[in-house]
Amino acid sequence: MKLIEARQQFISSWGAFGTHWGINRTMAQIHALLLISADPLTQDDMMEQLNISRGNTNMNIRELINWGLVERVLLSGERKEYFTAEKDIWKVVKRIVKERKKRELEPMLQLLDKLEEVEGDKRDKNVRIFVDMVSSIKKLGRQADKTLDMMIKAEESWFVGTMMKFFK
Amino acid sequence: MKLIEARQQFISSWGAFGTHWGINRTMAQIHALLLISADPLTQDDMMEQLNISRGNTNMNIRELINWGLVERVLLSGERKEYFTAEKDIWKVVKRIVKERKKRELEPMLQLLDKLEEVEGDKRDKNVRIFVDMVSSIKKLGRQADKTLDMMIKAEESWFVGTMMKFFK
DNA sequence: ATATATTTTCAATAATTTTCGAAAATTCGA
DNA sequence: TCGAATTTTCGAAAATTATTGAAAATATAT
Repeated sequence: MKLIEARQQFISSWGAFGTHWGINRTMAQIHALLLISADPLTQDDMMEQLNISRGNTNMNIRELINWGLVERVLLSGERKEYFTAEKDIWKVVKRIVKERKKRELEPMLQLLDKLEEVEGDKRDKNVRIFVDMVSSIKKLGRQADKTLDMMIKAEESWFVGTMMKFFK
Repeated sequence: MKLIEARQQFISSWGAFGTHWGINRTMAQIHALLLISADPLTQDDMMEQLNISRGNTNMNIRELINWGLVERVLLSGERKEYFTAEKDIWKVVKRIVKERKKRELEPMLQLLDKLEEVEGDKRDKNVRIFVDMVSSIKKLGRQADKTLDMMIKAEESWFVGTMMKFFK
């Protein structure tokens, strides 16, 4: 397979992959393109290589910056803005985990705290099953929260090395 | 907070939560409803409680069955079909992880295997960065795959207990 | 076998999300 | 300060995804 073709495939599957994870296709594709570009790119580079409009490009670059996955680069003597992606994939994963934890897991845990305090007679089967379900989800959620915190702090070598030994 | 209201909130946030994870709202809501229902429900029960159409209900129940999260229950003397959800939340998580691993992670790893074999001169910066990126994603992906396999096999007590000690 | 209850399908419609592209705003050099 | 280059915004259009509801299929009782 030629490089050109391989790059295309990488970009398009990264895009498809993203859509399974609540990330829109363009955002994932821009990210993919930057991941495999040796040098920083401009908006126009991306528009051209991905065949997308200026507005779309701009919006999704900014979103990637919000996620901490892409950053602006100033090239001396250039007027245009350049962008580059974090290439260390372990750092990328940690950033994504951190953001999603903050955006999704933490609010969910807060809600569960509230819901656990539902008023009602514990002899009512419906009350009991509700409280049990809420508290067991909460318990697992808190566990996941802690585990992810550790992962975020860990080094890749630690994860790959120690974790592997640990898991037989 | 009253039970009625708490249940409503649980269902609606579970639905919203699902949409961040590539699961459609109705499917997540049906699942939520079944999780907090003491007894099995019929399609009509769900239609009524969630205000959704028959077709939509039917379709999403079947999808939940495909995922292994819901099953049909035969109640003797009843003509209608009843449905119930797995209530052990650890089992639920494991099922979801297993399915998503199969549907998403494994195909991605297969693709990366192919892309790694791209032809081209290693002295070309673009070839080098592409191959490096693909192989480092692959490495991490394989690690995740193994880690998730272990998790799928593990007991909850093991996860919560040992894992916690391990993570300091 | 027929009537009735129940489930499933699927084409049409609705809702939502994504994308475009032109206009407005901003930046920067001269 | 002016004007060209560049970035950002945002309403409209397109694409995608979810939902409905009625008809068809299936199952069950009599």
